[in-house]
Amino acid sequence: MADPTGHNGGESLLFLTDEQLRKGIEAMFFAYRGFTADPDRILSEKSYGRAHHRAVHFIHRAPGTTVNNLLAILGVTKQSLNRVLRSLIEDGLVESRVGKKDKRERHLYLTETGEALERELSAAQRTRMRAAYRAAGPDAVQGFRQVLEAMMDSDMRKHYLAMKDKTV
Amino acid sequence: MADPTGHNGGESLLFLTDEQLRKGIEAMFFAYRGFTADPDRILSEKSYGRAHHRAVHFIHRAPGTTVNNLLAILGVTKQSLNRVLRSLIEDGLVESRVGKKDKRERHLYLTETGEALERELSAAQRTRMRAAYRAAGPDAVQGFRQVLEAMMDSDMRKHYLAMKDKTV
DNA sequence: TTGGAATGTCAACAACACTGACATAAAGTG
DNA sequence: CACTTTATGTCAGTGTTGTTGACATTCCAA
Repeated sequence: MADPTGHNGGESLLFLTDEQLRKGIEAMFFAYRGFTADPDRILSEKSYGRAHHRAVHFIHRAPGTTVNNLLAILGVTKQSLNRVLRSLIEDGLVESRVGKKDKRERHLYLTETGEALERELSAAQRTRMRAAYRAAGPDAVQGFRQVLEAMMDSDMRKHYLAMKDKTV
Repeated sequence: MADPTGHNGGESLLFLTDEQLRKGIEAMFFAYRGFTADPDRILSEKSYGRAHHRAVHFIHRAPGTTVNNLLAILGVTKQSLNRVLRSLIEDGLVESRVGKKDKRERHLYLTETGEALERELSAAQRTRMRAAYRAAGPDAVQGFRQVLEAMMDSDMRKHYLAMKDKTV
């Protein structure tokens, strides 16, 4: 029994055994592997990695974002991000424009080539996500998103919500 | 519109826009960061990494598992796993016993020290998972698990289901 | 006895993260 | 204007985790 005291934290409907929680942990582990498998295959052919994918994804989502903003979203050091951005810029997938108001800032945009890669990666990942959603059913989708959102650190949740459902 | 053909794959209740799917992708990204944050902090103090955590976790879940079985679950090369196991064995967290039937096989067990680390890591992760479950509510939990399970590669799903809810 | 499976080890390498230090340019502040 | 801070970039070094390839040992099984 997970909670020998018999208390359940005030949520009277939830009895969470350690075993159930561990299964959730393992589900996250195995699912994340599947989640990254398709993009990883595409990226390895182009000698890119997950770090490139993340940069391309968020530049696509927030065109014109600054380096600092991207740094906050990705949660890595500037040296780490810079290595990735340099190769993407050299290869003509990302364009870096000096800011108009503040000339210290660099605003990042995907080129047409960059957008093409983003579509390819995103299409693979969306296909899997769509299949998972359909297999699980409509009610499951909302629960999935709710639990994931609650699992985030609050800083990350801000970034997540900030770009939430722009087109809806 | 996500699907200009108007088809929806036979699940008449699901209209999945690209935007909704992308939000799901981002939710996975941000949530996984939160999911690993607590163990990562504990591990870095002990100069271990996620690879050690994974090994410890699955040895705890399946005591006596062979190296080959662990290899299949973790999906890494034996050289990579061996490096991790060697340090865990040297540090007295894992015990490797020669198989009785097949003496080529090594059966892996956590020592009391190993179990203690597992409890510490697992407790941190379960606390976050429990909080997320409670914040999202009981209905959400089932949906969460269903979507994650559907997102796995079939090989991984086998491993996942094989150790499913042993105590339930 | 020979073949193959399971395991372990060595070497080399790459991706991706980190720290620390330093440089440059531009903006803000006194 | 002098000074500080901010944003960015770069160089060097290090660590973890993953990869390939090669090779040795042990041992089951045909």
